[in-house]
Amino acid sequence: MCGRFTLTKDKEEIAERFEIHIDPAMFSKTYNAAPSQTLPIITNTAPEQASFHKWGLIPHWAKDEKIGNKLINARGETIAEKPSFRDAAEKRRCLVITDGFYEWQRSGGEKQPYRITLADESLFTFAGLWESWSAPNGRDVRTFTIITTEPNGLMKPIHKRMPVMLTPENERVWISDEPLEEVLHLLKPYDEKEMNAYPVSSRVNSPKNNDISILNIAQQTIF
DNA sequence: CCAGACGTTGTT
DNA sequence: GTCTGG
DNA sequence: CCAGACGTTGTT
DNA sequence: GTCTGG
Repeated sequence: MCGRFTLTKDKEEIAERFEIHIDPAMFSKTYNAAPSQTLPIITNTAPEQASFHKWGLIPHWAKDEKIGNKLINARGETIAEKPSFRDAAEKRRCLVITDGFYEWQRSGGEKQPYRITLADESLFTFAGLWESWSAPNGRDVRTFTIITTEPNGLMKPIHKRMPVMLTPENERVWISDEPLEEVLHLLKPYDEKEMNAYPVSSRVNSPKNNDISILNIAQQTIF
């Protein structure tokens, strides 16, 4: 799955790479983006700018916003059927801007966090879905979720799932007006030859730790 | 008909 | 909102 | 995802 | 154990 990621590039570089406008008052780089935070995405309805949504999807029909705590990921295999995701999958797709994500490898009681990036550590996007939920107080809460798929060869030793990563050629297709059926084929594991993974400090475990030192290579136990 | 769920991951 | 279970 | 809380009353 | 907050 994907429950934490990074966005460490300057907003100028992000704006240029995705050809979007970024509100400088809203943007800040992060080494530890976590669920519930408001983060930059590119939606199908406003693809020329960064939109800032809360991580954790609240379906439009929800009575209780707490459901968003659970919907931080959506299985790509079932988004067309699940009541929580199918409307968004058809009409409200998005790109989540990132330059790496964390996964925790479990062996016994131990867990070791890894950071996974493109081989050149460049910017890329996760395939996502977004929603706008009307809170009881009348305000709209805009949210998103990250789609997952089975792991590729790089990820398999680390985790059973991985986020769907899009190539630059595919990212605008994902948020096009095509019917869901026409873009579902994009929800597959990324080419592992284009990726890299390395262990990082367990300081990343606490979402309040958000500085470059969490990227330090962890001591690895070699058996 | 109404009430209640609607999700993922990991672990047992 | 829509579906399932009772 | 992980970390941290998980409670009430009364007083300051 | 389960929920909330980041």
